[in-house]
Amino acid sequence: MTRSSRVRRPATLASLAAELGVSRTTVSNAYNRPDQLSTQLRDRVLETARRLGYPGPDPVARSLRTRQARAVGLLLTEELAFAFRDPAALGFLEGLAQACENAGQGLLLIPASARHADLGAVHQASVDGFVVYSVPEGDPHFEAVLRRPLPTVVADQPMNTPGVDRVGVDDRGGMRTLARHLVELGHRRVGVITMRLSNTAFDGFVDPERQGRAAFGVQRERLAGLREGFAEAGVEWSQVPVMERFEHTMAAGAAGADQLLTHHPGLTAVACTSDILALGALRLAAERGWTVPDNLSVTGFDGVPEALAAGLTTVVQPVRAKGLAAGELLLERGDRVEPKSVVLPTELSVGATSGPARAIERWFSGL
Amino acid sequence: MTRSSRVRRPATLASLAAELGVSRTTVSNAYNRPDQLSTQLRDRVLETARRLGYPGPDPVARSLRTRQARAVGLLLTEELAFAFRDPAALGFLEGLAQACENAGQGLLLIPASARHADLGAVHQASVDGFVVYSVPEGDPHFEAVLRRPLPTVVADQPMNTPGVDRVGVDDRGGMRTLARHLVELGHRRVGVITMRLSNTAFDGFVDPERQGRAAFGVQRERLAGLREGFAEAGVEWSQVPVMERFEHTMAAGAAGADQLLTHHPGLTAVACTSDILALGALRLAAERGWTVPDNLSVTGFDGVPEALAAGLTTVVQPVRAKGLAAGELLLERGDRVEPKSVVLPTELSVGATSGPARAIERWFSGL
DNA sequence: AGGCCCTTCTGAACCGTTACCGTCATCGGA
DNA sequence: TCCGATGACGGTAACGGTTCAGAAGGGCCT
Repeated sequence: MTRSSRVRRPATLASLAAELGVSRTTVSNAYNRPDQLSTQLRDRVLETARRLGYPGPDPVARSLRTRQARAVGLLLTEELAFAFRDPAALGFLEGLAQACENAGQGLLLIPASARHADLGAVHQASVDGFVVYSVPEGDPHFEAVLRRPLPTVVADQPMNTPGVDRVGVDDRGGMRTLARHLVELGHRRVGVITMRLSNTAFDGFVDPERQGRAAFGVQRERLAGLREGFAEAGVEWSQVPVMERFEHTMAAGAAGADQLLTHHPGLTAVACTSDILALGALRLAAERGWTVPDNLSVTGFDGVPEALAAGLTTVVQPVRAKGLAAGELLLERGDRVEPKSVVLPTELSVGATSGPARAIERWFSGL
Repeated sequence: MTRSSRVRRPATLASLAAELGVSRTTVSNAYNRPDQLSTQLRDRVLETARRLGYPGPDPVARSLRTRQARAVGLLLTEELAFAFRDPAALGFLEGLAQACENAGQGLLLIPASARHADLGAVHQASVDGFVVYSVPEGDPHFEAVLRRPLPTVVADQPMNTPGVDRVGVDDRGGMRTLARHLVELGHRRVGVITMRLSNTAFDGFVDPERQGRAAFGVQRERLAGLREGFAEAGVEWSQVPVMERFEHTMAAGAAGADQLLTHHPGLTAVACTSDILALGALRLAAERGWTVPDNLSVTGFDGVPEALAAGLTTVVQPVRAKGLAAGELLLERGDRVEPKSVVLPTELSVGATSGPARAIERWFSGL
C-alpha cells in the first residue's frame, strides 16, 4: 500500500452503503453493533470496506454525533516540553496517563504557554473534560477552559475555583511539619527560597504583603506552613527573609541561595519550596565550600527522585497518586453535581541535609 | 458561575443566531473572520454569546467541517505511563512536544498497550496525523494507524514501512564505533545484553537466528553494529553470547548480567543495547564486588542523563532532536508525496566504565 | 442617471456519522 | 387464514458547525 493511496480522500460510510446497496445505518451497525445484523451481511460489509479502502467510521463525525471524544485534555501553562523536564510534573503526568489508560481514554496535551496569546488551542481541543495542572490564578487559558461546558478537575492550583473539582496535597501541613523539624534542630535564623509568586518575571526578596498576593496558591500555602511552624517557636515571620525566583531550575535555586546568604550571612537553614531549588541551594553551598548540614541545613519540597537520591531533607508529596486521582476524579464522576476536593497527605523525609543548628553557631563563632 | 450551569447543554451557534436575528454565517464569521462583519455587529454577537453562555464554536463540529483537528496522535505500544518513566522515551517526547507546541498543535497520547486488544483508541483518535514511536513490526495498533488515511511518521521502529516517513538514528554505526572502542581496548571476549527482540516475554540467551528474526529493527541494527565492529577484529559473532531481557529496567539489566557472567565468567566486557540495562549491569558488578572498568567493562546505548551522570561509556543518540524531527516531519510536509527518511548521527561517549582488557586478563590469571 | 465596486450580511449545501423509529418479511400458533 | 411476535434492515433527522456564491445597500465615478 503506497502513501498516496493511503492519503487520498477515503470512501465514506455512505459510499460504502451505496456500493453495497444497503442503508448507512446497516454499515454503521456493522462496525458498532454487530448484533444488529446477520453475520453474513456484516462480513460482506467489512469485506467491501476492505476492498474500497474504507478506514472505518470517521472519528470526528462520530464524536459529533455521540458527543464524546474519548480523550482528556491537559492544560499546563508552561511549555509542553516543560512537562517532560520537571520531575514533579512528570510524576503527575505519569499518574494521569495511568488513569487515562485504565479508562481507555486518550490524553491530549494542549499547547497553552504564554507564547500562545490566542486561546485557540483550548477552544479547539476535542475532549470530554479537562485536567488543569498548576496554573496561576486568573490565567486566561484556564478561564477559557472554564467556559467550555465540560467537566474540569484542577490539580494543585488555582485553589478555590467555585464549582470545580480539585486534587491537591497538604502543602501547608507538610511545610509546618518541616518547620517543626528545623525548630527541633534548633534553627531560628532561617531563610526561604520560593518558586515564582506571580506570572511576571521577578527575582528577589518578597515581603509578606506580596506573599499574600501570590497568584500561586500552592506557594502561599507552603509559605504559610513555614510561617505557622516557626511561629510556634516564636520566630517572627516578618523577620524571615523570603527569596523569590521566577525560573524553576537548579541554577535559579543556586542564585537565590547566593543572594539570600549574601544578605543574611547568619542564616542556619534555608527552606526551599521545591526540591529543584533546594538542589540548587545545595550546589551553591558546595561552591562556597560549606558543609551540609554542619554549616547549613537545606530542605526542599516534593520528594522528586533526584532529591531523595541526593539525601535531601524534604516533604514528599505523592505526585503520581495526585495525577491518578485527578484522572479518576474526572473520569469516574457519574452524574455528581457538587464539587469534590481531594487532599492527599504529605510526609516529611529527613535526609542528610538537615542537622542541628548548634554546629552552625559554633562555625560562625569561629569566624 | 456554578458547575451545573457550566455543564448544562450549552447554546449553539444556531440558537445564538436566532436570538440575534442574524444568520449562522454571521455568527460564525464573528468568531473566525472578524473582517467579514462590522465591528458593532461583532461586538453585539460576542456580547450576546457571553450573556447566553455560548462557549464559542464547537471544536468537534468545526473539525468535521474543516477536516482538521489541530492535534498529532502519538502511538506507543507500551503503557502510556511508560513514556514518562523511560528516560529515552522522555527525551523523545520532549522534542515531539516542542514541535507540536511550535506549530500550535495538541499532542494526543493514545492508549494502545497490549491491554487494549481492541483498536478503538486508534480508530477514535481525532488527529491530523500520527507519530509512531518504536513499536514492533506487525503491531496491530500500528497497522490500524496505517489504515487511517492520515500522514504518519515512524520514529525508530518499525523500519522499512513502505511509503511512510521515518526518523531514526545511526544505530548500527554507533554500535560499530563502540565495538571498535572495545576492540582497541583489547577486548575479545565480550558478552551482550539486549532489550527484547520480540513481543512475547522471553529472558535468556539468543542465537543469531533469533536475532535476525527480531521484531525490533533497532535492536537488530545495534546487534549488527556490534557484530560488524567485532568482526573487524576477527571476533566470530557466533561466539559472542547475547542475553535478551524482556523488561527494560535496571533490575532486568542486573539479572541479565548475572546470568551472562555466570555462564561466561571469562568475559572482559559487557555491551548493552541500552543505558538502562547497562546501569543494571553496573549494579550487578558492584554487588559482585567487581571494579569497573578494571575487572569488567560495561557499555550502554542512548546517552540518557542518568547514564552520562554515572560516567557510563555509551553511544549518545540525540533523542530530543529525534522527537523534534519526527514532529516537524509530520507537520511541515507540504504536499510532499515521496516518503522521507531522516537518520540522525550518534556519538560515542567514552566514560569511566570502559578500560583496557589487559587488567581483566591479569585479574583472571590471579584467580 | 447609470454603472461599478465595496462592504455587509444571508441562504443553502455540505462535513460523515449515529439515534430514533418505522417498516417489512418471516414464522409459529390459533 | 389471520395475527402478533421477532429479527433484520432502512429512512429521516439531527449533531454543530463552515463555506461559497450571491444579494442588498450605499458610495463613488463618469
